[in-house]
Amino acid sequence: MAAKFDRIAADLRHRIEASELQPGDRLPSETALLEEYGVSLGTLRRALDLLEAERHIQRVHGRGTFVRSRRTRLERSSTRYQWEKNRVGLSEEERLSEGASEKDTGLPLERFVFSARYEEAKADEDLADALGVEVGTPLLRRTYRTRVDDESAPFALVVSHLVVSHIEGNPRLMDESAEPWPGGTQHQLSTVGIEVERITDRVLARPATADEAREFDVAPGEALLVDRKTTFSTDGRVVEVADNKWPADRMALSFETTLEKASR
Amino acid sequence: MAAKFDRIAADLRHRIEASELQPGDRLPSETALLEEYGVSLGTLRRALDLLEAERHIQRVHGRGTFVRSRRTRLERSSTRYQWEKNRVGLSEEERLSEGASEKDTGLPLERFVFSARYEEAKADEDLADALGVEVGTPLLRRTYRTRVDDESAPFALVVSHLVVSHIEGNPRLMDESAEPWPGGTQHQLSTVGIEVERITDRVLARPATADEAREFDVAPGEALLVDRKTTFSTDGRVVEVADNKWPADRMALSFETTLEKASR
DNA sequence: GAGTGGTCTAGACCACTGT
DNA sequence: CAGTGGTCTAGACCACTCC
Repeated sequence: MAAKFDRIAADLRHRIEASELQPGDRLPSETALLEEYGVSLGTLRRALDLLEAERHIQRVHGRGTFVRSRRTRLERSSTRYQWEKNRVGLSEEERLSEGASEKDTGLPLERFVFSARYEEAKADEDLADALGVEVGTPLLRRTYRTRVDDESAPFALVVSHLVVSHIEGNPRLMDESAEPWPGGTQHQLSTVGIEVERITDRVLARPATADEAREFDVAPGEALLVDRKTTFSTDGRVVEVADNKWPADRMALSFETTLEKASR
Repeated sequence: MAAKFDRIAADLRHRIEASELQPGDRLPSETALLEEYGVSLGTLRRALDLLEAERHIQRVHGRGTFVRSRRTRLERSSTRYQWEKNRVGLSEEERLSEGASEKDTGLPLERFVFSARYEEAKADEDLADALGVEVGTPLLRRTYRTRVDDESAPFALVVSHLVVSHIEGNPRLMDESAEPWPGGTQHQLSTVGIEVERITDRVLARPATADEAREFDVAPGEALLVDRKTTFSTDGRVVEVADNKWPADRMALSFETTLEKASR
């Protein structure tokens, strides 16, 4: 025997999934639902709590409870890495003609707004380990925020770290006003003689901290998808560590692995 | 002014994080906590709901509320694919000597309990599209559950689909009692002349549905990490589509991309 | 001010676990 | 059986939004 709140949640969930209630629609008020289901407030609210955790509904204090629209999920594939590398030798004109994000699908490029902030930093223990340098090594920290034009909260937050000693051959690389750099980080690295050979991505999902929940405008505890991308040069150094974060419902990551003939 | 349930949750959270309450310890009973905090049952339970969603505590009906031990996250890398391929030519003895899961880190292999179920199925629209076959094509559906020995809920759930016409050359492949098959799916496919050339993984995180929350014993709405793994043979056919699911806090996936020289 | 969702209370009764 | 957590009620009062 299922609990009452479970049956109420299942009923409303069904009405949403059957499109009887459309995204953006307001649900009947709690008062009306109390009447309809003949339960007490605590029970009804518990059913709504469930649906809210499942992202089916969004409650707005004073205005009402609304069916959440499914946000489009951006698709990004690891094949963009080779694509980006192939463009390293192109002229600035050619690199400008097509941005890397067009390799992604889900939303048109024009709908994104980028911003970048550069600052100097010193390697903490985590970054020193990831970059293979000593704690305290001077780094360039680049923070990128991407948002969709009609939203205020960021869509993606990327914090990238480069080792200053790797890139000081080209002072333009330390200048945030040069962003967005046509051709991206692989081209930037090529200007100081670094060729990228290998990239690893470590992907996981975890609940947003209180700060992150505020920044991304998601519920506290809601999941973020995070990806630490580590870039290796042909001479085996780690040349970039980039931490990527998205609200989990906004991103899908694809990776392609090509296998060689079996060997022992 | 924070809500009462928030302050109670914060207080208990602090007592747990300060190790005043250790993993495995029983919290004071609800009756005792009602006394201690001087609130009503609904308020207290709401605080406990929060802590349960954050996985700090686990409530067991009739026994008590316990501090949860932090679960280890399993690490899995895409390098296991090539490793598995390299073992296809080995003898059964050699393949038996080391299981694929030993390529993972985080928990010792002996602590895992596997179970497999085979059944016949027909391709629905989604699977037909993923496998590149007609809707209704006969498939073999293999469902794998993995759990940790001292837990009752599964750690991982994998639903794999193979095309029956690809594998009917070896009737043993349709027999679930042959599981666990030493050498894994790549070896199984090799027995019908299929060599794997390329694997794609599409990774995303989403809230668990009500059914999944029950199955994995996680709070409703808690995040799952899901990975659709698509396997291509050397002759370009899709030979397996495997849907992998884990509670998000239990898995981290790594992928390695090696780049070739730039080309246009 | 009317209507919405958010918090809280005091209590009843049920379901499960261990002795 | 006593003790635990799980569900539900009927109501009060508060906070926010929009007219």
